[in-house]
Amino acid sequence: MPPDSRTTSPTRPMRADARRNYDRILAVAAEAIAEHGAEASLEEIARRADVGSATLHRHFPSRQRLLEAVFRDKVEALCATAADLAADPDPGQALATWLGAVARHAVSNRGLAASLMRGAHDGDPTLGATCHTMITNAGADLLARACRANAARPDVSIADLLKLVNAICLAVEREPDGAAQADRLLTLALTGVHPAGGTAGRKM
Amino acid sequence: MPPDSRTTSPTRPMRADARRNYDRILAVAAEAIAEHGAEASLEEIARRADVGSATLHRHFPSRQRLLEAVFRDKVEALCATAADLAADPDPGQALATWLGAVARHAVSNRGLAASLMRGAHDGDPTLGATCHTMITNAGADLLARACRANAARPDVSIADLLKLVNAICLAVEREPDGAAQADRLLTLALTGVHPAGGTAGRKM
DNA sequence: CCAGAACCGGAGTGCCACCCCAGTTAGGTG
DNA sequence: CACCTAACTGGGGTGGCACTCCGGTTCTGG
Repeated sequence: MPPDSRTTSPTRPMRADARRNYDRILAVAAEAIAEHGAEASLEEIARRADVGSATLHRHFPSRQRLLEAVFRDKVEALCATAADLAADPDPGQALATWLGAVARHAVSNRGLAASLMRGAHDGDPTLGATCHTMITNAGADLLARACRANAARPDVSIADLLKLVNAICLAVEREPDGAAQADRLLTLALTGVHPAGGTAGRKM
Repeated sequence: MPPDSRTTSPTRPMRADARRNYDRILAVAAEAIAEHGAEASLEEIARRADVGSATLHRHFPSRQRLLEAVFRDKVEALCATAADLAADPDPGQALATWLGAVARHAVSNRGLAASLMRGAHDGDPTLGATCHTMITNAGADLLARACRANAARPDVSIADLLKLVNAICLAVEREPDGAAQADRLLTLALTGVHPAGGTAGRKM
């Protein structure tokens, strides 16, 4: 979605210079976030993009907006992956594979997990389709299929599953071997701690 | 452990006024952290404790030190719980129960999860027994027992397990129904997504 | 009671997010 | 082409933060 359209469409296209600045900020922001994570300094992004800080704040009124813009294409890629996997003959593995892909994206793109997490319910109704809802919708389908194939418990929600994945990624994001750890923890979470499919409950 | 002793003990006890300030800062910090989480403003804590910011920084050279001091007794309680549970006839459930207790503490004491997480490897060798290592040691025993009883996979480490719990708590900490969510996610992670203990692997 | 060590806190530094407003520029119109 | 206006810009201001320096104050042992 180009940045010049609002949810109510009849808006004039951006002026050429404005769009130039917008694009430059976005490119620089991607670098900075990859380097310093979701808490990268906005001031420095503006500086590196040769732009006043006011300009950055005008184009992206909140940090969350900037993150969403930076990660939009990654999120779209994940949604596309989900669509592909919807045709997989093994719905259970398709779901697991997709969650693994989400995790891999999240650890290799610092800040993505934080962005998806924060976007959950930050109450910005002006933003129609946030990355968070896009991902949720994409995953809901895979989970439903896995459920029907009896490969997932019916009482688990896609929101919970994604929260789990994002939590893991957020936690290991700053560690050197983050990818390996994320993979290990995700596998653990999906298969449980019991050795060979025991079904012991938990008492509190 | 009283704050006037270092790992090498021959240190004079704190002066009375210094200890007074130390205690007041700690009390105020506990409130502030409960209210605003681990990122509470140190400046405001100093202000509320009627103390110059320099005094706060002298007593607690880093945010992590302050967090550790605030949560020390909670962590000791968890370690005691672990010791009790070591006698439980069902090692698998004992482990699960303890992890649940850790989670409950972490969601009801904002900042605890962050503190335990950050303490993992922040390279502060001057601090002998951090909360992180205390918890890890306490849990290692429970996990070893569960392992011996074939109630936990042998390839799972206590570090991973705690990382998982803390990640979950960190993620749901700011949500209104955090406790319920944490419990649900923890159960999910411990038992896996498969309906009745299936053992399907994951392909990436 | 008094010397000196321990301790205190205000003022200073440098970073940050975010806002205001006077000046500049793009781009449609005559 | 020149011009006019709305859109856009960015320097500088505000307020908050973590953290440090240093002259002054307060404990405490002898």
